[in-house]
Amino acid sequence: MTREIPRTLQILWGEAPRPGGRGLNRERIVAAAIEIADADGLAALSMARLAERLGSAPMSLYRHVANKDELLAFMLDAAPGSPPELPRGWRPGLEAWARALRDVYYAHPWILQVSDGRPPLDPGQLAWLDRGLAALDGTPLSQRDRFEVVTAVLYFVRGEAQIGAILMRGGSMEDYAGLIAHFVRPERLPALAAASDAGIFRPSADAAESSFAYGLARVLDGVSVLLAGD
Amino acid sequence: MTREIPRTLQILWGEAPRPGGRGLNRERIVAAAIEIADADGLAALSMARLAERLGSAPMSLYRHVANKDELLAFMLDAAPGSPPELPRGWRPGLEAWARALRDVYYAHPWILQVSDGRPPLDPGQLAWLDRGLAALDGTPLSQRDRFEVVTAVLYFVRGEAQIGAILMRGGSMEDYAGLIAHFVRPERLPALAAASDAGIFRPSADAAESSFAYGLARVLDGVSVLLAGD
DNA sequence: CGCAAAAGCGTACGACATACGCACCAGGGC
DNA sequence: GCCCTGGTGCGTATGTCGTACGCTTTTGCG
Repeated sequence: MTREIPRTLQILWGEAPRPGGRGLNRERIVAAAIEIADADGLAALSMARLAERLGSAPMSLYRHVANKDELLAFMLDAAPGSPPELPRGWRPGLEAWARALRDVYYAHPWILQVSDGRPPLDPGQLAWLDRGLAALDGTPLSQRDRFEVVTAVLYFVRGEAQIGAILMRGGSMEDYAGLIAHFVRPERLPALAAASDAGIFRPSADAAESSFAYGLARVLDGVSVLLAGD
Repeated sequence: MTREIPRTLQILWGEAPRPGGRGLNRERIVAAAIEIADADGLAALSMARLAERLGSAPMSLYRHVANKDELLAFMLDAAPGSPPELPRGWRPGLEAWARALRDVYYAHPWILQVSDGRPPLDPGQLAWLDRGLAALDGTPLSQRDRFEVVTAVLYFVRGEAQIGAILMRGGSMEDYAGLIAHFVRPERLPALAAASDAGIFRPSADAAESSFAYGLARVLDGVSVLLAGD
């Protein structure tokens, strides 16, 4: 029934004693790794570069981290920080939660590449999940309903953050609009051509923000239908 | 205004002539690469393994593919195939579209790792986007509304498929329920503890399917609010 | 002060993507 | 029949990566 508890998780939940080393330690390593990934992207994070930044030899890192996958798990736990306090009411609460989460993904775009959506087990990510569920306290929804709702919002935020983050990273939307217009012919892709002609892809200053607000409103509307129907 | 058109896209849209080689050609290479990624995961796809499967030398592949990134772009274009015909009516249409798309992700889970949500420009993915938009033909929604709606559904499908695919790949849900129950204490994560106590994470035969249906209904309810309010 | 355990690290290996340049082959013009 | 040209296949070699292994240095404790 209770099987082997993975070492990585025991460390994260404080069940394994912290190795009390000087100089190098897990926190410093993870913090430096996050800095590299934030600044130059996940691909730029190699054990060699990380060691260089820490002023140590590459192999020294392995005293504190079993392998690179474990390092990534630690980063995933640490990067999001603590979830914010939410305003009262399920809708303002979920909306604030969604926005805060989006900000996390904007600040650390690599999170979306590392966690392939694998259900999280570390305290850092579960704290956010807990906060999302808490936004629905006081509603008549069942536990299962609440979970599905939070999940749906989470997926939306992740999807939106993924393209938002890419657009912010220099991939200009202007190129995109132009390329779509160049390739899409009404006889092959009529609906898309109509969208393109209507200027959907034309860049605008607040495109990311208004898309986010709009889509989130749609999802939350769906939740309100659920609440009204009860 | 119109800047350089990337070589990869020119090939995909048929603007560059197909190199008429014998033996090796792009189609065979891409098909074999997809087979490897489907069977053994993206990590198992190396140029060396791919060449081995094709009975050629690794470097021969580079006559048909500029580099591995371009190979991945080709795979992303080819893997989804043609989108299905959709039933009439925006809601049945979007629902069928969402399910077909989920099936694509289940069949080729690596798609979600390769495309970081970067807006697609290849004909294969744009055909799916077009079909999703077409499901909303005949509704009073503006082009922008339609696009946002399809995007929201797309994000949900991607999120759901991501964890669904992982659960199918042997990561048993039983472990997850047990580990959550082991680590989550009500005083630290009360909402999550309540969810866990209610058995949310207990594995069930149709968990993936019912989550999908439920969440999708929520998102589509949001769309119906939009249509009703007009 | 002595010693065991822990921390740091140098070397080495196997996988990987891919630059470069040579060998082979087909087809077309003479 | 012969050569020449452009494309195709490939062998070699380079640099990067993660990390296994075992040695050396440091540290905390009795």
